[in-house]
Amino acid sequence: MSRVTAVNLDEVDWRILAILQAEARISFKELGHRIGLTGTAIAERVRKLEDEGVIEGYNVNLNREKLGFPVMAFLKLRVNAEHCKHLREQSIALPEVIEMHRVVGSEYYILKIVLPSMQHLEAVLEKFLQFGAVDVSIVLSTTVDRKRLQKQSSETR
Amino acid sequence: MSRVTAVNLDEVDWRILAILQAEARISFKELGHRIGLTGTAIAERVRKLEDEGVIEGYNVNLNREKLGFPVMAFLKLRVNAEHCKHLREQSIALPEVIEMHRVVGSEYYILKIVLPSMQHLEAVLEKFLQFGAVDVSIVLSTTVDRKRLQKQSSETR
DNA sequence: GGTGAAATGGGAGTAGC
DNA sequence: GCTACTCCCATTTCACC
Repeated sequence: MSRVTAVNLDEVDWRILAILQAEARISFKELGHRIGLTGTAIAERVRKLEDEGVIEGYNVNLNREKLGFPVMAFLKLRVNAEHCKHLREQSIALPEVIEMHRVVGSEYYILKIVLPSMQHLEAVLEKFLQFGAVDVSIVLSTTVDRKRLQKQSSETR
Repeated sequence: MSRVTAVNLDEVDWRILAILQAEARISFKELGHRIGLTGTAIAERVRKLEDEGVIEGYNVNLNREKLGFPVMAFLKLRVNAEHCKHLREQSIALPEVIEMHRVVGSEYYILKIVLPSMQHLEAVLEKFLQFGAVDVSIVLSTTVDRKRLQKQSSETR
């Protein structure tokens, strides 16, 4: 198990990340203006964050409904050990599966899937039921999503 | 319940979105170069996608471990109706809760949380146990994350 | 570690087609 | 959708603090 040490960030780095989490296409000049530094200084800090691997990339935030995937669901799968490899391959290959996490309990997986309609759910479920038991939770509404990571106090709260 | 109609996108739009999902800070000129259009044409299409609400924003993709949140978990909560409002407020206020979804089953919620350490889990659980039963799934590893949304065939596969 | 200035190359935005 | 144009931004390099 690889141990990843946290990088030391100062207040300015956290402020940069807070803004980038909401407006990743902002110019360094504007970013510097908001924080009170020059664009040059900001550019250097951002490059450092990229080099250290704190920043892994930049994404666009898309509206699922408008792209034709109004249905979202979580699947919890209990999979026999011999099927794990196939489940991985299936999850990577299926465009419907946007997240897959192995969770505690020897052979449990949680998948997040998106679908054009409820009619598609049955077809996707069929693909996973061959591996083991599936517990389905269909999302009705989302209250919190992509909340920004922020500096937390170091105490155990 | 508001009904959101899917927007009609052509092949070029989907190719733009595919690239932006991976490299959101790319210049319009470079984006146009890869697709075979001019930067001006791309900029116009992107602005249209923003105006239509297909593109909701741009994010930076951060490394949780390096920011000091190596632990991730899913909570499934069964909450009494009178506690729903407090659960919402709690989830919005707590920086540890990065997603909250209401799922089928009259009073079920799924939360995704991130934590600096396992020691923090207990404190967070305490806050939710007052509302009802909590089922915890600690993430061991993530196989698929932020998979790109892509055009799917319209047939029920 | 930051500023400020100058120079370069390239991106963004606009107007006309 | 393209081209041509202008303006602004990013990047590098310098001296400086």
